[in-house]
Amino acid sequence: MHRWSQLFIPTLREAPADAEVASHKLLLRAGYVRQLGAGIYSYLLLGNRSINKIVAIVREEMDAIGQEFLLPALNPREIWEASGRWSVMGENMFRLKDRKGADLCLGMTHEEVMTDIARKELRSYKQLPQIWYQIQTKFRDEPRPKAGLLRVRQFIMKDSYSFDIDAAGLDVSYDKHDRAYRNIFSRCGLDFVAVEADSGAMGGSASQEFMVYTEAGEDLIASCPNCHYAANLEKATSALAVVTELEDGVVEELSTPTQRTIDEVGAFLNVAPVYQMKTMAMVVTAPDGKSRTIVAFLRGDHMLNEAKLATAVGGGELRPMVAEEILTAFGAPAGFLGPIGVKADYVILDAALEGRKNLITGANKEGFHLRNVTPGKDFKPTLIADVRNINEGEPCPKCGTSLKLGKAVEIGHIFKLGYRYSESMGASVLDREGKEVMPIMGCYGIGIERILTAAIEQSAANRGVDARGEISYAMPPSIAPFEVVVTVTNVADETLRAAGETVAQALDKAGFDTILDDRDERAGVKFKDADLAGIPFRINIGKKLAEGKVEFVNRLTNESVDVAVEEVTQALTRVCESASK
RNA sequence: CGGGGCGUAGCGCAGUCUGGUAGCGCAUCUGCUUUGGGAGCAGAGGGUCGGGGGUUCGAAUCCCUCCGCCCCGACCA
Repeated sequence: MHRWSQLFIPTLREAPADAEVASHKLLLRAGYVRQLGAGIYSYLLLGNRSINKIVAIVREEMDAIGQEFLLPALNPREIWEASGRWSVMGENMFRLKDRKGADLCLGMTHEEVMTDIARKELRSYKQLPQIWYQIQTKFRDEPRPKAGLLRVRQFIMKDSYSFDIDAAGLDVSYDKHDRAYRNIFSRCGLDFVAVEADSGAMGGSASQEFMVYTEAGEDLIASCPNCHYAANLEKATSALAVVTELEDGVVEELSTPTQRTIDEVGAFLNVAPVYQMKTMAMVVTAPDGKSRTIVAFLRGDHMLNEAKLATAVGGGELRPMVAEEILTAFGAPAGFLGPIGVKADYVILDAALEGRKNLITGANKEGFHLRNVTPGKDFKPTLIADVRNINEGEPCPKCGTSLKLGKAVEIGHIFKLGYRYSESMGASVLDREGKEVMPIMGCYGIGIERILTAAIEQSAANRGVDARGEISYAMPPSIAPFEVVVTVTNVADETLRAAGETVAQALDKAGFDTILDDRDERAGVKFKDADLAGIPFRINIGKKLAEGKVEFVNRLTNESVDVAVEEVTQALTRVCESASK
């Protein structure tokens, strides 16, 4: 049992002006953390307690499938050269030299160190599979740390690595992580979705991100509330309703002297955006350094997704065409661009326009648009690809339910790596036939602090703001710094103080992580501080003690009931049991 | 790295335009009164005005320069 009067819990009446997102403000105001520099934080008592609880849950679930190691954060250059990532990581890697001038770096992830152990130690297929994990500090020199603990330069990560003899084995290791992660996040009280992720530059075969919807998040995801479909916006698709086409006719020019945008043209010609085709003119600079022009055609009410477009043309950096480039490609200025007669390296038709006909689009002639343009007949795209953003409410591609679209924060990622590191770093074992084969790897990460921030953001978002515009939250009991606070409303009253002591001792004995607020403060101050700390349950020892009762406040539900002093422990046990169901 | 903003007491801010030797609220400390949602009264302490340089009789204020922090973008196994 802890006594508030003896702890250092520096709460702030006002949030520092630097803090913008809810979790950042609350973490500072509640005295969970203090900032040392951009993206560098100290965890004080409350923050550390929550983090330790999250770590304990992670450790328990991970121990069920793997073995815990602890690797060095300080890495020599050589292993990073071996994997080829000394240069790939660029400025995101913190680098330093030792007294002899040798290059070192601070680990931002640990494929290299783990693979180094594997290559030195693993000799036989009989030693596989292995799942090795650690809970350790990572360092990343982020271009822009932000949003409190959400994007920082030093953070704690649970990272694990699997080594299997073949792809089927990797599937098993991957699925074990999938299940362990779901257990971990559920136990931490998070509402999460698992989304298919882009395997990206790592070149792996499968990858899944675990996301929590929050406005503070940096990713946009779409998910189905009904089935399990969920995807990053860069991959998300939807089942669009079939459009009843406009009447057939021949391609003809329409005078649209000053109408440039979809809305202007639509209003002028009295056609909805779904019958229009918009033109996006881009230039891609491919990884080989060559620039190529792209024109992409999308339905009038659709938005281009640059990541999808970049993928469609084989990767590279995209930028919009400038005015001169547009004139060269189309012979007309922006606002009147269309597909007929266009000159570009790529002419891309968005998949949503495949099979459509009789569309309104630009004439490539200033002051004119065309009608009755049919893709495939009137112009031939070089490529048909899904290059658009889906919109909130569009039907799920799997089951047709309206999709939920929103910002989210990534709390975990599981990834089938393949042979990238085994190969580059030279890890191999002998198989059943005595032949040398490379183990196939997977890597799996969880951001510990992000679980904390996501839990706060989630609770704050659910609660909204009160009449005075104040944000509030309550921590899930499993990861709260304390599960229950016993608030003695007036310590000057010896009866109340003694009762608080008794109740707190009883709760502590029953196994609840208990704090007794025995400070000589007014009741209001203690209530505010307990709320700020996010403690989910509070027992108020006050005037009703005369009738043998205390007040039991459940901040998760905002309910408050009077219970007999001797029944407090049972009441809390009951609430916790029903909450965990 | 591009754009924007900020830096004055622990926190929130005013003062900067128009130069004259630093102020308000909260917090802190002492005393008394209070004790169920950030109490009241009385008193007290606390400042390299981000650093350096310059202009000036005089700089928080004007000029130069560096640093730090926040936001948007770019970037992000």
